[in-house]
Amino acid sequence: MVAVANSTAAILIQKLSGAGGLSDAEQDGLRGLPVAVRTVAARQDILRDGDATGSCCILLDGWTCCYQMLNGGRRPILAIHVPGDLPDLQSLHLPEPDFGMVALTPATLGFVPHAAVRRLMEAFPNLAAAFWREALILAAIQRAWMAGLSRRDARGRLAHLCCELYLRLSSTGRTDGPAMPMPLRQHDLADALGLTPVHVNRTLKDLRDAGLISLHGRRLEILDWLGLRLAAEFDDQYLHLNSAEHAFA
Amino acid sequence: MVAVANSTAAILIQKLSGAGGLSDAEQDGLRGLPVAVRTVAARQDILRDGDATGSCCILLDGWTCCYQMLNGGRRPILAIHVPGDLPDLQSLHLPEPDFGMVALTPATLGFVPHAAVRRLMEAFPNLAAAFWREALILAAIQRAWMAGLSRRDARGRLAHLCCELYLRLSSTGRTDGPAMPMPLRQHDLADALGLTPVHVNRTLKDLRDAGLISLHGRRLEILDWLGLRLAAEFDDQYLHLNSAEHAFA
DNA sequence: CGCTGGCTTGATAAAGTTCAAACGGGGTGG
DNA sequence: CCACCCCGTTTGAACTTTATCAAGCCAGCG
Repeated sequence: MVAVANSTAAILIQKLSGAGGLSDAEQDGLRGLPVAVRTVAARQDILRDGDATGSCCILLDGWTCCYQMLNGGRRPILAIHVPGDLPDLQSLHLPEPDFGMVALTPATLGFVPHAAVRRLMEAFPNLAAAFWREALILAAIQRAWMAGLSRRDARGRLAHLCCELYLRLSSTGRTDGPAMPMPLRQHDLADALGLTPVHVNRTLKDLRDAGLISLHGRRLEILDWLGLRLAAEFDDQYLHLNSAEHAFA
Repeated sequence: MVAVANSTAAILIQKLSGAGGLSDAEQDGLRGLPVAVRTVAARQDILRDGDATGSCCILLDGWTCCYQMLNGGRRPILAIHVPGDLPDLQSLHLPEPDFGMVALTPATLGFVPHAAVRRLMEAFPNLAAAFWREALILAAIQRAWMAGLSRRDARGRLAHLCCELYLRLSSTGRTDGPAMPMPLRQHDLADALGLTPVHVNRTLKDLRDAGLISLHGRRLEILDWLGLRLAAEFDDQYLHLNSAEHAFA
């Protein structure tokens, strides 16, 4: 366990800098956090439902997701995380997680002990607010998913997820023009969208045939942003992105 | 706007007392909060999507819910709140709500200015943690709903909601043995469960015929707790209730 | 070159939706 | 006090979306 490495600190500082930015002291506080960096292979569990860890993590590289296991092998995916996300801030105050977390790609995570985070938050109310803000944005994303699961059809859900992931990824500079990596297999998409893999396949074909996206070899390209937004009834406000800078803005 | 009235303080203190309880200073801090109490009629909007309020609220009496409006009159319900809940802590750090909030029954709410809450949280880290905890429990409830919307059928979703609401209400002492008030109309249930009202009706009949519940005149009685839990695959851990005391425990 | 994991397609079934109509009960006005 | 009305509930029948089951395909890799 070493003090946050340069790159890690940079990611954390970028993530937590809101409109006002962070003071030097706050940035130093973040740089001083003890962190254990861990690399996991794709499909490997990071956190299992029920085991308390004593630290919370920041996703430094790769994608992860949270899921819940139900009887019969059903495995709803509750959240997808991209680099910079803080997926389990909740462990700070609810030590027993009600979900599991698994890597969707090879991933690198930084684990910071709860005690250190708590100290930091008490010393810097502004940082505490920034952490809150991150947690609340993830909750807002959850709400958007709920609304989709509840009241959108397969097409709308899939289109919405594409829009969301594109913008979230774009804000970390990991898109490539209108294209982005798409590590989720159709089976994962199905678990995230509340559909069957077969139906995801058909719905993807539907969006492809409509000229909205193309998806080949783990690469998703958005061919018609406006059309996709329309199909998704997508409004990016809930993501609370600092910069609305992306290829279509 | 007056200092928190006795009953309001009591509700807040009860809600925020975790395992360790609260110190006298912390309790006094809560009692000193300025609060504007407001009563709203059933079906009346409390918060409209997009309007910032500058204060966050505690539900003192009655039921409310949060929803999102989509095109075509679709109105997914994202959360149901019962007395004692703090439905919009998120407004502290994300001033523009991404949802609306409406009363399901005549309801009484206390509104506390953000500034006062922030001061309190900075002065008492223990209270800050308690507020966090509440917000995180509501997020856990959201996750449970998501899992249901994603991977449970109508019967499982409805049964799960009954279990959840019964326990949440029970923890506030508002159940009556195996029975509880059930102010949601079938139309509301449909919006909460991602179904049509017609199908909710049929699913209710299904649970009734199975001898699990009875529902008449806004009163829900649980006839077979074990059977209902089984139908719902219900595990109450995610609710993080202090006391597991209820009629069936 | 043959396996394996994931993708694609087809046929059939089930769960849930839609449309439509009737029912019921509590509250109001005549 | 009765009749009516309104809102929510209940039921029926036809229809759509999505699930299920099953087989074939394709590409990367040992």
